[in-house]
Formats: sequence, structure tokens, C-alpha cells
Amino acid sequence: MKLSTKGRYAVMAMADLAHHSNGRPVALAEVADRQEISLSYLEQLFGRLRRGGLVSSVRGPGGGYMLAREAGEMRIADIILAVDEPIKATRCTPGSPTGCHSHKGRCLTHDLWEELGNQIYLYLSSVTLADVCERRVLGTSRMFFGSARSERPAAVAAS
Amino acid sequence: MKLSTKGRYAVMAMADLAHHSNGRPVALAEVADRQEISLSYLEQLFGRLRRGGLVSSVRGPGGGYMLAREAGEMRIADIILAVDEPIKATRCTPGSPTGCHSHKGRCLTHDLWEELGNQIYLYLSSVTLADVCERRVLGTSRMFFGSARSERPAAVAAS
DNA sequence: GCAATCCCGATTGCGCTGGTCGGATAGCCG
DNA sequence: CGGCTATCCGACCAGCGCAATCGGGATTGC
Repeated sequence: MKLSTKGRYAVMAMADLAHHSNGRPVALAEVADRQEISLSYLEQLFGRLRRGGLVSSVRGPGGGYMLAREAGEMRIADIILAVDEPIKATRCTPGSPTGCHSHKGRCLTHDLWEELGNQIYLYLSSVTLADVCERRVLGTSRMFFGSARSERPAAVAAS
Repeated sequence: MKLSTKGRYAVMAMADLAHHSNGRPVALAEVADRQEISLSYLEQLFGRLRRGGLVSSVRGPGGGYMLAREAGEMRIADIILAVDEPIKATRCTPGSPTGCHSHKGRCLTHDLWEELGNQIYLYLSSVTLADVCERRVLGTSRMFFGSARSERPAAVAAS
């Protein structure tokens, strides 16, 4: 799972779609305008979303894109995976010559990054597009990692 | 919180330090050799780690770096924050002209990324360097996001 | 047929990251 | 002192991936 603005844009656009589509297809130009994303770039993203089966398209005048499923059935993780192709894991490809620097199989930190990837994936899988649209995202955490100190978490960003 | 290979290298190096230091300072050259990271690059990273108070340095022959605290008291999140400066959040700086595209205050997805950041931070705060050294990282998740479907999570990567 | 709209490949500008180089400073050992 | 080892530090660089653009083509409603 890769976290970049590409994925963010895709989620923003999908949220916009879910929000403004009343059964009718929505033209990308509208979305581009509302979300302030360049049209051509959106076209790129929606090409992938369509090929991933997340949206369906209607061509010609009055056409546009529609969600392929209910917003409540659309997980954020799916959207990101559709536009941000998986990319090779950390660098630890077991078997490869440079993978995890030769000796001793996996490096010490391998498990850590793997598990972190799982955490991120699980979280993004637990949130649906409907959740985002209705601002039902906060308050899901806490109390699980009870031991965490009370410091200020910085927001996430990907380069 | 930014996830890049810089942070990964830092954690690898710190783990190496925790593992091979028996009260004595460890020279960077050793770490560079074992972890296959370029020495000059490590110097850069340890400069930040030292300024962040995570390691202490001893100069001169026989010198090197030592952990400033117990490995069990060193949280992974601290290490990453020390080397990967926080960077501006998502792009949504409330009050800024371009922040979260003008109208309506925060954009719909703002809360999502914020909460994702919290999730990542909480996880990385719940793991200490000692955990990593003794491979005590797996099995902490599951059962919380019980609803997640059984798909293959891809490993995390940052550009 | 015309305009709206999706579709698609090729290309580009640019920031960021990982990495290098050269040199300064500090401590140890003859 | 004068060299040796090591940390320290700032400037510099090169490649790459991402965000974004462009030009053109296919479809369909009116």
C-alpha cells in the first residue's frame, strides 16, 4: 500500500461522486471543478478506477461516471489500491540477491514494516466511502493501543 | 508522519545499535557495514538523531554512538519523527488561502487522513526498539477491525 | 454534424530523496 | 607536538517518481 497524493485525489473524487450523484452519471469536469484537480489528471485516475471495476462510465453528452457499487460497500483501501499500483514491498524480496541483505534471512525490521503495512491496510479497509461522506471517521481508535503516551501525532503525508 | 526509506534506515541503524552495544559506543562504520548503508548517509541520519536526543556521541578514537535511553523506552515513532521532519500535513492548513480548497472549512476527506495519521502514529508508538530487536512485533493486530475482508494486504512503501 | 464526454498514450517539469564530497573539529596516543 | 581516528557539518549532485499537460481518437445525444 502506497500513500501518495494520487490516492488522496482518487478518494476525494470518489467522495465527490458519491455525494453529487443522484443516480445520474457525473461529468469529470464537474468533479475537477469542485475538487480543484486538473481534468486531465482526473481522467487518468478514473481510467484506473474503471478498469478496477469501481466505477462505470457513460459516454457521450450527458455522460460521466457513476459508482459501481453502493458507497457503503466501497472501502477506501480498494480505491487506493486501484490507482496506486502495489509497488514492490519494502525492498525485502526473499530470494533476490539484494533482498534483505544476504545473511540471516529477513532483517530485524522486516516484520515491523510488514505489520505496519497490515495496520494501514486494515484501517483503510474498515472505512467506507459512505463513512467519509457522512464524516463518520473519527473516534474509531484509542483504547486499543492503551499504552501510547499522550503526545501530538503528526498528520500523515506521503511524498 | 512521513514514511520513507530514510525513516526505515534510521530504525535499522538504531536496532543495530541496540543489538551490538554492550555499554560501549559503536562506530558508525560498523553499523554501515552490517546494515549495508553508506557511511556518509548514516552520518546525516545520526546527526538528526543526536540533535533529537535519541543517541549520545563520543568523539575520538574508540568513540561512536550509544542509545540515550533503554531500548525498551525508545519508541519507533520517536525515531522516525527525529529523522523525517514532520512536513506539512495533507495540504489542509486551516486558514491558509489554498488550504482545503476555500469553502466549507475542511474537505470531506480531511478527517480520514488525519485519523489515518493517528493510526500509524499510535501503532509506531506502541512498538519499542526492544520489541524490534527481539522480533516481538507480530500478532498485535487482528480482532480489532473484525470486519475486514480476507484480502491480501500489500506491504507499505513510501516513495 | 456538432458538441459533449469519455478514452488513451506520450511527454514533461520538478521536487524530493538518497547519496557523495570535502573539510572541520575533537580526543587519544605516541 | 603531530598524526590517527572518529564524529561533525554543510554544500552539492543525480535519478526517479509523481503530478500534470497535451493531442488526438472514439462514442453518443441532440
